[in-house]
Amino acid sequence: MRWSQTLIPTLRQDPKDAEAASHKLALRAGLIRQLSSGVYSYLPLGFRVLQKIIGIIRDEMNRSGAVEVLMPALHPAELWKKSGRYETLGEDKIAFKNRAGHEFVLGPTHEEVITELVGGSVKSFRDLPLTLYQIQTKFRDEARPRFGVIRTKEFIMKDAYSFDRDEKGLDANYHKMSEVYQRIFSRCGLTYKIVNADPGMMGGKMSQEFMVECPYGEDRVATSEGGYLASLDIAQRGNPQKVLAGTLSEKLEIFDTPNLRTIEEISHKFKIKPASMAKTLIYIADGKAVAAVISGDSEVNEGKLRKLIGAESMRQAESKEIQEATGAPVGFAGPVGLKIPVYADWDIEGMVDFVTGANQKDKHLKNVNLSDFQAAAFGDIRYVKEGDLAPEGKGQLRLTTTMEIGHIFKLGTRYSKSVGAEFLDEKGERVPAIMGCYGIGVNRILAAAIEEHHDEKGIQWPQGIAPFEAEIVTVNQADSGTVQAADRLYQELSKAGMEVLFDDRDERAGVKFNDADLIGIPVQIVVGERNLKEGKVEIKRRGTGSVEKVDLVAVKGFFSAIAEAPTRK
RNA sequence: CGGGGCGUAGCACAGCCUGGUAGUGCGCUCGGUUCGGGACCGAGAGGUCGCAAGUUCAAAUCUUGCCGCCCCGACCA
Repeated sequence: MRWSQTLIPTLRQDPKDAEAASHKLALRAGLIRQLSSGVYSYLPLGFRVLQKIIGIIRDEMNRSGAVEVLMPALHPAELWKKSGRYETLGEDKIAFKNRAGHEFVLGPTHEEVITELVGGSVKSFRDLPLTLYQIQTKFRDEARPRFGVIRTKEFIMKDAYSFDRDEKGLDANYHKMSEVYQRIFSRCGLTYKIVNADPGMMGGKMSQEFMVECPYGEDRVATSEGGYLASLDIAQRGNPQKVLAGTLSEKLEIFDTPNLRTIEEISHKFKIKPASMAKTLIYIADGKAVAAVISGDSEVNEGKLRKLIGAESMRQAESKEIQEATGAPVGFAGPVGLKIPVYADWDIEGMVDFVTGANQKDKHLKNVNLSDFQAAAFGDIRYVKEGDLAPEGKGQLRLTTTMEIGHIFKLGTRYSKSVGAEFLDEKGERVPAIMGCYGIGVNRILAAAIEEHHDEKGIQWPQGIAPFEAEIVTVNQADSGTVQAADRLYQELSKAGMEVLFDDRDERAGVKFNDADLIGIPVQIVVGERNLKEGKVEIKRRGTGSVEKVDLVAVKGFFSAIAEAPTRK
C-alpha cells in the first residue's frame, strides 16, 4: 500500500486527552480516532492490526475444532429476562424499545443467545461436544471508559461457548481452550499470566484470566515468590498468627466523636492511625445480620467473608438494618456488646488497645482489646495487601496492576437450565448441556501490544500483528533513480505476497524516518541515492534499531529468511 | 453516580484575573530555495471562542444553567 493513497494521519504532539502509552501512540500513529467517550473508529493502520489479531484467533480456534458463527448484536430483552440477567445487567446494558414497543438489548455478551440457539438445534448426545465461537462487537454502557481502547463502550470480542455431555467433557474443553489461548497470545507477541479468578456475574464454578502487566490496566493480581498467582478478588493470604505483645496497658474508655463516622474523619481529628482502629461493617447473610471486623486500613472482601460465615447469599446491610443490629446510626458500629455474630479478620487478633465504634450515636471506644468481645470466628476476610504473608506461609505477597485480555469460565448448567439447552443422553434422559465460555478482548490485544512494545519514538509492533511486514522509505522522493528503485522493489515484494507499506510521500527524510519509527512496522527499508550507487538499500529493524546494508537484488531473499525465523510461527 | 480538571483553527496552547478589532507554534494551500533524522523564505486559507440565557453601549473574558471530554473513586460479564 502506498502511503500517498491511504489515510495515516500521524500526529507530532501528544493529544492532551491521552495518558496511557497505548492511547497516545495509537492516536499519534493514526491507528484510531475517538468519536465520543469510549467509542472509536479504526483507521486503515489500526484496522489492519485488528484484522491480524482476528486472523490469529480464527486460525487457532479453527485448528482446535471450534466452529465460527455470527450471532446478532440485537437481542430481545425477553431472552435476558429468561436467564435472569436482565436485572443483574443493570445500568451497563444499552436497551431501547422499537416502534412496536418491544424492548431490545444491544448484546453485551452472548451466553443467552448461544444457549437459545444450541438448545433449539442440538437434541442428542451424539451432537456433542460442540464448540462455537464468533468475533463480534459487544456493547456495554461503561460508567467510565478509559485509557483509549483499553475500556470502551463498544468493543470487539471473540467469544466461544462449549457444550458437553458431562463435566469430564467440559474439563477437556476448558483445558484445550486454555492452550489455544496461550498460543494466540504468544503469537500476538504478548507476555501474559494465567490467573485464577472470580467468575463474578457470569456464574459458574471456575475461571481463569489471561493478564498482561500494564500500568494502565484496571485489574490487580497478587503474586508471591513461591509462585502464588491470583486475581485480587480471590487472593488469599497466610495467617500471620500474631502474638499479642506484653500486657494490655489501658482500660476500656468511651469518648465523644460528634458526627465523625468514618475511619478517615476520626483518624484525622484524633491523630490515630487507621491501622490502630477496627472497622465494623454489618452484612445480611442468609437473611441474618452479622458483623465483620477488620483493621481500619483494610477493605472487606465479601466473597471471603461469605465463605467464612458459610452463607449462601450475602449483602451489605441498609442503614435501617444497621440501626437495628447495633442500636446506633451508621458510622458508630463496634464489636463490643454486639448481639449479632462477630466475624473478625486475623489482623484483629494481633491488635492491642484499638479504637472502634461504641454502638452509640456520636461515641467511639478506645483501648479495646480482644477480651472485650466475643468473636464467632477469626479468618481471612479482607482484600490482600502488598506485603501480606503469602498463603503458602512463606514470603510476601506483591500486587501488580494488570489488564485482562482473555477470560475462560466453566459455566456448568447455569444457562442451559435457565435458557434451555437440553439433550437426550444414552439412556434417553433429558439433561442440560454442560457449558464453558471463553472470551478474548480483541481491541485490548492491540492496546496491550503497544503497552508492551514501544519506546520514546513510537510503537514496535510484534511481527505477528504488525499492520505491514515492511515499510519502504524513499529518502528523496524528488530523485527519479530513488523512486524508480523503490517502486520496483515495492512491486516485487508485493507480488511475492509480502505486505509492504511504501512511504512515497514527498516529505523530508527526517519526517519520514520519524513517522516510520512512530507507526512501528518491524522492518524499514530505506532507499536512497547514496546506497543505491553501490546497488544497496538499508534495512533497519524497528525492534532493535540495528541497521544493515543489503544488495537491492537480495532484499527478497532477506525476507524469506525472516519469514522462517521462529518468532513468526 | 461522587470528587477534581479542562473546553479558543486539524493538533498543542496563550488571551479571561482588570470586558473594547481573536492570537502563537506546528500542520494545511500556493510560489521559490533545499533534500539521509521533524528545513528555510514569501504569500495565503482556516475560528458560531462547547451551547443557551443573563448583565452591559459592548462578552472568549463577568453571572447562571446545560452539554462534552479527561483524571481519581464507586461499578465492571
